[in-house]
Amino acid sequence: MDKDITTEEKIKEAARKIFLQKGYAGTRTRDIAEEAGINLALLNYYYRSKEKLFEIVMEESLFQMFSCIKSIVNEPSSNLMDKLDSIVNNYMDILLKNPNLPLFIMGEIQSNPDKFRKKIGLSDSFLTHTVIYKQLQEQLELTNGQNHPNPAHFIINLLSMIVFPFVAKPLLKRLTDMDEQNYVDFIKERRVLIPLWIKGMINL
Amino acid sequence: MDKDITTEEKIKEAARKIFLQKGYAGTRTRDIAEEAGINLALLNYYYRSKEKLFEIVMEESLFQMFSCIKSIVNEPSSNLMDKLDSIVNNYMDILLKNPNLPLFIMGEIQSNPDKFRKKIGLSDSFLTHTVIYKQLQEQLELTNGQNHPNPAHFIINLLSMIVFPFVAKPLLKRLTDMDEQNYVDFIKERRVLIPLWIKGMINL
DNA sequence: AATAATTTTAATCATTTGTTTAAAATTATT
DNA sequence: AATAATTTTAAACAAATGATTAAAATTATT
Repeated sequence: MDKDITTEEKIKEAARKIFLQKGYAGTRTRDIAEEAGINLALLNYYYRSKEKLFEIVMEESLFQMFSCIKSIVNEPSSNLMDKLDSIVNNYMDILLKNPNLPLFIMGEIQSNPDKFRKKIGLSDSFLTHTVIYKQLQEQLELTNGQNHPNPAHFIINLLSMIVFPFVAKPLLKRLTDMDEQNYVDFIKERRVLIPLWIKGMINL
Repeated sequence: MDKDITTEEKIKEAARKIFLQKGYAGTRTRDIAEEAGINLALLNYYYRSKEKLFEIVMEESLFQMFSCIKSIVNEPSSNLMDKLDSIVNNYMDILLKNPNLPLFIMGEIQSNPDKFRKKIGLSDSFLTHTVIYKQLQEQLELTNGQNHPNPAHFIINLLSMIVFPFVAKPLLKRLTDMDEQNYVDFIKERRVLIPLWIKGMINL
């Protein structure tokens, strides 16, 4: 089963699982060791400390969360509508596989804001300098004239509608009495719906 | 200044502040004591234990988060559009005063799912039995015919667009290079915009 | 004013938790 | 096969942390 996976990898996988669910402060090294099925001392043997291990998990999580959107958003050869589709599809894939990625990242940022100032691989005012931002602005001027809302609203709306159902998953399942299968199906419906809604908003 | 506030209240206020920022696991009773400017032992004197104090803060937080929507959503005398406006206005007021309320609640649920099964004061399939859900369904049938999306999508979209900018606040500020004032203004613009966007979606 | 009740404090305790150590077991090298 | 290097283990350590205690300080009651 996990015969071809090294101890080092087993530890990181276990750490990822527990860190993403419980956060840094809520995770005990003993829980990671147990989840990985290894002796507690091996965690420090391979990764020096809980914090070092956490930093690796966090770095990979930030990459999972932001690497794809960074390239899509600045692609000059695709138009606005294709970008919207791409973002939705890419995030849906990522988040269906890692449902608690967003809550993990944002929770850690909220508990330790200063620590993440540098770590997030997105420069100040990243968004306003992207291709998609400019394409959005042109489109808004075209249909709404000069007096249109800040284009950032529409990017936020896009991300909101994609990410929030994952952040609020337990609540959402409860509220609508869905089991896991219903929930996944519900999310998957949004893959086609969200781009339509956003396109509708832009041309409002 | 806080001469008319009791020690007991000072402790709870300090606890609320730190619990909401750091979560249960990330909060040390010593931090609460320091924030409240009291001796550590007084925390246990007034509240027995960290967990008891946390439960009080969490209960009040859940109430802040869900009490208003529970009444709005089942009001028979208002129509759909008025309900949408009310929800947006109410949440904007609550969240501008308590920006990290949503991340706190959802983070704690994610780290400890079973503990919250009962605590959330919303029964199974609460949403589908509300007045707003039925009003939404009627409206969707009116404009889209029988083959319309699940009405839950629109409630989720509404909540997404309201709540997500608070959950992702540090990221959003960073991405768009906004200071606190710009951020608040940006959020306030959404008070009028979100209802328009949702109404647009329904009539798509 | 004297006494009792309540509140606050400093010190300490007991447990949890991240980490280390030294020896044992295993694997690789000569 | 003998030796060296690496990996794993059990045990223990040290610091952090939630909680308690007993005395001191303050406030309320008689």
